[in-house]
Amino acid sequence: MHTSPLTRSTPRSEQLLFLTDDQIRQGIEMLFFAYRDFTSHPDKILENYDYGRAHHRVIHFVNRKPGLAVNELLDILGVTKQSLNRVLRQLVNDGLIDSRIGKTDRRQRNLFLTESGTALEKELSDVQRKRMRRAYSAAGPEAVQGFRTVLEAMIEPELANRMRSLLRGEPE
Amino acid sequence: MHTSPLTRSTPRSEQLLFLTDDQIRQGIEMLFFAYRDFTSHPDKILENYDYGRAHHRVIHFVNRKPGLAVNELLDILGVTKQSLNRVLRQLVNDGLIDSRIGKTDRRQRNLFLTESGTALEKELSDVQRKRMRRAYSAAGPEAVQGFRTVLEAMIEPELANRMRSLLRGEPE
DNA sequence: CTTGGAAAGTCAACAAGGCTGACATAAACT
DNA sequence: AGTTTATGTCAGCCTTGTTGACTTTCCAAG
Repeated sequence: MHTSPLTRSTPRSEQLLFLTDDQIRQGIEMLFFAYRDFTSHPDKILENYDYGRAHHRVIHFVNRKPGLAVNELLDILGVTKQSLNRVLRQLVNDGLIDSRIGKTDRRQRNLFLTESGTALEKELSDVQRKRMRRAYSAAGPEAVQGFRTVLEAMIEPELANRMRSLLRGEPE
Repeated sequence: MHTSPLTRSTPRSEQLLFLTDDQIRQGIEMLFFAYRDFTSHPDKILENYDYGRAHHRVIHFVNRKPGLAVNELLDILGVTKQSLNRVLRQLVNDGLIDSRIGKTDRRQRNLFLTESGTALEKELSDVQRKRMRRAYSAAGPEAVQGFRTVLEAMIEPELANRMRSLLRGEPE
């Protein structure tokens, strides 16, 4: 973990090359293109089911933490309950998600993927993992470590912590 | 450059740790959160002008290559001309973008930022660069190199080349 | 010089997925 | 008993994407 490259004795210009406006701008653009490209394949699959990216996100996080409460999911996704409810209702009606009344708090609904929900999740995550794995193995372990380090630094620490605690452990 | 660690004779789990499903999944999620977090600040600024992310993208790429033709912009953004035309018309009407008839081919429109367009571009890119620079300098040069390597590997080579040639040189 | 087709603009209609506001219900908490 | 919380739902709005159809402009080939 780099603490302060600015204090090193190496020539200033060389050391800060990665922080020039041009380098930064390239990073921003690459992030834009990579993100768009990365989501395009799942988007195409979802069309066959008449679903969109919003459904994908719900399916992903319900699979990620089975038994997730609606409130937690709202917090993770950062959308309104009305917006979430629309896609969630479809997924429940279509039998991809099972919404069970909470055992301890009966106001809550705990969300689980059904068998067909799990199947779609697998179909979607397979293509994304395949693609990410291809990029990872082309780039190599050190690059992947750097990739993760920069992404981590890009996320607001407060947000990152909240997400971590929401997605941590205790399934069911 | 890693070629194919899967074909190596070392079934060493350590070597492939960065390619486990769990590692991949973490990368996917971090990309999601980082991208969303990264775009949230410009989005808030744009609200003050009653613009959205679509306007931001247009402003960005017109600034990136002044004199860009509408067709080129369509190719970069990957949306329909009707969709682009809506936001483009607003920006032209509001005097942020100057649409000049092409000198060599008078069917084409070459797009330029006006003074106020440049001002908004600066306002938007300042916050993004600031944020990206913060992440970059916290992560360090090696991490940044890795970040860029992975992103590069994530983008379809064909797409990457097309974008490169569209955005290259010859301004005006 | 005419005509085919490319580039651009526009109108209409629609869909996904955001948003707000208002309201209902059940359960938990105090 | 009364308040708060978790969830669901209805209605309506906005942005930004889509398709289809049509026009105008204008380059370039026959």
